[in-house]
Amino acid sequence: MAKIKSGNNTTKKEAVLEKAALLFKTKGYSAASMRELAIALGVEAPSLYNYIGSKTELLHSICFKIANEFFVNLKKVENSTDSSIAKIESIIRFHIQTTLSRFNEVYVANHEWKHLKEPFFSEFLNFRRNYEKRLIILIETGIEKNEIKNLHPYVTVLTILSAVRGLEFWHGHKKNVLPQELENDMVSHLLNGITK
Amino acid sequence: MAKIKSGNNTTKKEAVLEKAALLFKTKGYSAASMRELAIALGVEAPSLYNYIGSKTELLHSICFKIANEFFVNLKKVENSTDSSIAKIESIIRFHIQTTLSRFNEVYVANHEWKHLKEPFFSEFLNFRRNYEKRLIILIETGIEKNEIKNLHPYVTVLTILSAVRGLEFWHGHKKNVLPQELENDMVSHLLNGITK
DNA sequence: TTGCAAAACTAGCGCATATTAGTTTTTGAT
DNA sequence: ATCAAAAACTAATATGCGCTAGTTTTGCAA
Repeated sequence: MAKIKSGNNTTKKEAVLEKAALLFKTKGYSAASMRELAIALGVEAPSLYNYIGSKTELLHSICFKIANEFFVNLKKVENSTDSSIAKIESIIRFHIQTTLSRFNEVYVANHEWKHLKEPFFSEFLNFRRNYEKRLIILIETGIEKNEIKNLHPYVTVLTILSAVRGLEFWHGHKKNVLPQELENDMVSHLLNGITK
Repeated sequence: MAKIKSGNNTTKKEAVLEKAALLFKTKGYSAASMRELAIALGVEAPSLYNYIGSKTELLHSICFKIANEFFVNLKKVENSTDSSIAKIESIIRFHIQTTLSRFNEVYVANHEWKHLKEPFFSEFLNFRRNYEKRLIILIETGIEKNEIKNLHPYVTVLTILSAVRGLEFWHGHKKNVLPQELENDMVSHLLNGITK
C-alpha cells in the first residue's frame, strides 16, 4: 500500500503526529483509534508502530512540545524590561498567535492532556500550575506598580487564559474577521478591562 | 448489594445522572465506563439499566438540561428593558453562578457534547450557534446605542463566553477567593473592557 | 405472613481496541 | 542486478467495552 506521505522537510513520525493531533482534537483521545489514524495516513494500523512507540506517546509528544513553547516564551517575557501591561499584552498575543497557527496541537494540549499516564499527567499539571502562578506574579507586580487595577490576580489570570483558550472554537468564522483584527480586538478587550 | 442511594428529594435516575456527570467530567465521556459508574454507585453495571436506557442517554440528559437552562435565562434577559450593558452583565453573572453551582454538569455540557449521536449532535450544535448569535445581536445593539465599544461583536462574544467557560478550571482555589469576589472581579474585567 | 414489583445479581454475547509477532514488499544505494 | 534496510502487510492475542437475558434478592403493601 502507499507509503506515508510526509512534507519535504518533515519526518514520517512528524506526519503521524500531525494527523494524530487533528484526530485527537476531532474525536477526543479516547474515542480516536489507531485504525482510524492509520486510515487517515493511508496505511494499516500496525504499520504505525514502525515510527511510534504507542498511542500514549503521541499524546505525550504533542502536549509537551506545546507546553515547552509556551514556557520558553514566558521566560523571554519575564526577562524583558517592558512594563507589566506590555508583558501581559505580549503573552496574550503569543497565545492568540500560537493558537491560531497551531490549532490542532494547542487544542490537544489544552483538552486531552488529562489522558496522559503518570508520571506525565502530574508533570503536565505542575507545568500548568507553574505557568499560571508566574502569570499571577506578573499581575501582582503590575498592581504594586499601579499599572493594573486591583482585581484579584488569580481571577484576572483565569479570565485572560480562558479567553484565549476559547479561540479553539474560532474555526469557521475566518471569513468574517481577519486574524489581525481578532487579535487586536481581543487584546483590547482584555487589557482595557484591567489597565488603570 | 446495597441499593443506589439517592437524596431525599431525588429519584434514583437523578442519582445516576449526578455521578455520571462527575465521571464524564473527570475521565471524559469515551474513557468513562458503565462499570466504573456502577462501582461509584455501589452496584453492578447491568443494574444501571433498570433506571436508564443507555450510556448515550446519560450524556443527552445532562447536555440538554443545561442547555435549556441557559436558553430560558437568555430569553428572560432579551425581554427585559435593561440597557445593553446591563443585559450582558446579567448574562455573564448567570454563567458564572451556574458554572460554580453546577460544576460537573456544565463542564460535561461544554466539553463532552461532541460525543452526542445524531441527530442530537446537530441539535446541540445549532443550540450553541443560536445562543451565540443572539448574544452577538445584543452586543451589536449596544454598539449602535453607543453603550459599547466598537470592537468586532463576534470577538467580544467569544471573549466573554470563553472567559466564563474557563471557570471550570476554578476548583481548588476556593479557599483564597470568595465566589462573590470572583464573580464581581470577572464581571468588572469583562465589562470594563467593552464599556464606552 | 404473603405476594408482587422493584432492583439487584451472574453469565455471557458480540464487538472494538491497542499492540505484538512474523512475513513480505518496496526502496534506494552500490 | 543485488541486497540490505525500511516500511508495509496479515494474523492473532488479550483485554475491555456496552448491553441483554435470565434469575435471585429485597422491601413494602395487603
